[in-house]
Amino acid sequence: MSNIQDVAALAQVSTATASRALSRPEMVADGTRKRVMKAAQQLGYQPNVMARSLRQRESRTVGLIVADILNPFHALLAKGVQDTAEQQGYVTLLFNSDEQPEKEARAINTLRGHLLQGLIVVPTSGTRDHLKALPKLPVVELDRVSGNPQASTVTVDNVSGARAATAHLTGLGHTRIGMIVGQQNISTGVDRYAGYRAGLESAGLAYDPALVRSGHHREDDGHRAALELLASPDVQRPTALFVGNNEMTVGAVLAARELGLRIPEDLSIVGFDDSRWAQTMSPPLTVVAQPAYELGVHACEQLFSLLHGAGRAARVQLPTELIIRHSTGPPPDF
Amino acid sequence: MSNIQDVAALAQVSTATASRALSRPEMVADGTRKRVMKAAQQLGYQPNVMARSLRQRESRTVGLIVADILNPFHALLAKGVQDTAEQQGYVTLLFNSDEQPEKEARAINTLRGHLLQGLIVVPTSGTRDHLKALPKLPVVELDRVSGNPQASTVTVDNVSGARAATAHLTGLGHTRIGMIVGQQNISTGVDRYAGYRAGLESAGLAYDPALVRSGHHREDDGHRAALELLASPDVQRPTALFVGNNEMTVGAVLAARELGLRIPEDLSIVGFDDSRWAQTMSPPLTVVAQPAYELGVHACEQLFSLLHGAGRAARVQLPTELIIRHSTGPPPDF
DNA sequence: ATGAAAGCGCTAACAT
DNA sequence: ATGTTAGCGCTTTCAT
Repeated sequence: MSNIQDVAALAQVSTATASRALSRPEMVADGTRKRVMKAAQQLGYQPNVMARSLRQRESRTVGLIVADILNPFHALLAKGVQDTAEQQGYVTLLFNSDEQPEKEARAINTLRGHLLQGLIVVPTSGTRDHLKALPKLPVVELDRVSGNPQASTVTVDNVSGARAATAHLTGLGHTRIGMIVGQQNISTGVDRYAGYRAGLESAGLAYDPALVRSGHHREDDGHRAALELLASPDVQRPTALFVGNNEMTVGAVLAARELGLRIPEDLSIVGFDDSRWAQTMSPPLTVVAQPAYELGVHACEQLFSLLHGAGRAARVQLPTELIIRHSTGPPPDF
Repeated sequence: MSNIQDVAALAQVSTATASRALSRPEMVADGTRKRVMKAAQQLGYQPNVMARSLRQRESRTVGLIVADILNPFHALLAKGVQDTAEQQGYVTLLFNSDEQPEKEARAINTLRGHLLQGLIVVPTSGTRDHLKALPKLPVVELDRVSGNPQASTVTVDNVSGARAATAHLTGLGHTRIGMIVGQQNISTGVDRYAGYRAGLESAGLAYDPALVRSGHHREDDGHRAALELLASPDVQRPTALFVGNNEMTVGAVLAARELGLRIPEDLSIVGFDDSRWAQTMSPPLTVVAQPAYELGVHACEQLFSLLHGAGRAARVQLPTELIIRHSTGPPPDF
């Protein structure tokens, strides 16, 4: 590939002038600028970002670590981030933590070597520690918070979302409402659980720990948890289930089907996070929808404002929206 | 961040020795190696990849351009590629073309600046042209082929897959089988269409252009196309539909539902590409499944063998698998 | 407005 | 086995 020296030679100027013509056009005479441009054009010149980064000591690179790009929610986050970064001329280095702190640590190290200028991360339980190693780096935590007090965060109002879901269910007359909660060392897990309990309380319903099962975030966990919850005899079985994330909801729905439970006649289900799957399953699923793409966009914007020195750490919180479809209805009467 | 000079100083050696101790341990005395290691450890030293790439003139970076990370098939491709690249110590720069040749061209240019060592691309209609600008670059085309004769390709046997789908339908007794085909300037679109026609022919069925609609790849297109195809009066309406990709299949199923057609009693549907959605919709969808993750892995392996000079351009083709679920059955009798 | 020259951090000759 | 030095491609003083 041709370099700026080739361009300079072809345009009959020094490399300094060529460089200026390309990146600070106003500092160069009209005629020379045109010559340089033309030469660059002819040679198909593309600046070497390695060299530029090395010299300028900034890489125009942001790091992004999501849990798993195969999860549509995370894919949406990633696209929101990446589209926004691209508009600003930044490149995004994407990694999956697969919810494993060690993978996250490796990703962070790789990113360090690339002199990332900022990091957007969907934290795992290890994030807070890992970030201590890079105290000067602008960081935005996305979707979840690690507990690091000085990090910027962009999340959804999980407590309200979960409360709305629960209130919807109590409003329909349910009194035995189960929940499948996510990991309690992840903020969304605890917040949604808190919202559920708050919703119960608002409705004057007693909290019954027997109605709650926890899982990691995977479909399997949701399946197993639902099976346990729904295996009880009819009189004790919950008449409604609130599931803490999208993957586990799939498992729960499948479990209900296996048990021959009709939705919503025998069992109402509300999931957290919308998806195509939720929209097209039958019956269409009532969900707490999250503005996933916007979450990514906001995180990236927040990061850039940190990068440009404008504004300090902030905590952005976006609203959720309860979308009532057909997986919820009044409880069966005994 | 500390650099190799800091490490060298702390370990009381020259930078050359420090560098060797870190990347060619065998060239250095045991004692010094340990001192350097320890110093690096203490300082949390992470080599600056910009500087290293600049010097070595290789970036350990591969480019990956998929159509859209939001499409689960493409997310799976991406993860296969990225996991494999990571194992080899390469970083993946991921871009979405969103099926737009111009976006692809931009991505390629950005990648050029990053001195990518190889490119894996799910081609758009413009790829062949765009690649002419970088004749020396190892390229693997993934999922689709651009027509560039010297590119390596990793694809699925689309013709056989489509033929199997069609044969399944004819085997059930269908004689009026419609198809919603993808863009005919994309290889998967033409191959699946060819497979459909071959399947018809094997069964001794006449090809009827009135039973075919084309669309881009989007859900909307599938929806519109299915509406057109299914709006015909009962006697003419196809009794089965083969849809050329996952997104359009969603649209087609939704259209069938809107028209009150029962699946599979009134209409059988086969989709191309499996997905969670296909598995959990009701009835579960019969599909031509593709080994998406493996496709990504193979593409990356292929690229590395190109990179290491081993082997020339190759054309890897993986098999598809027809998964018969419950969206297909015998045609209704009139 | 332009050019000469230094230097970002690293590694690979080339000494010793 | 270790050190000295040059140079990857670029931008940015500092001169002119």
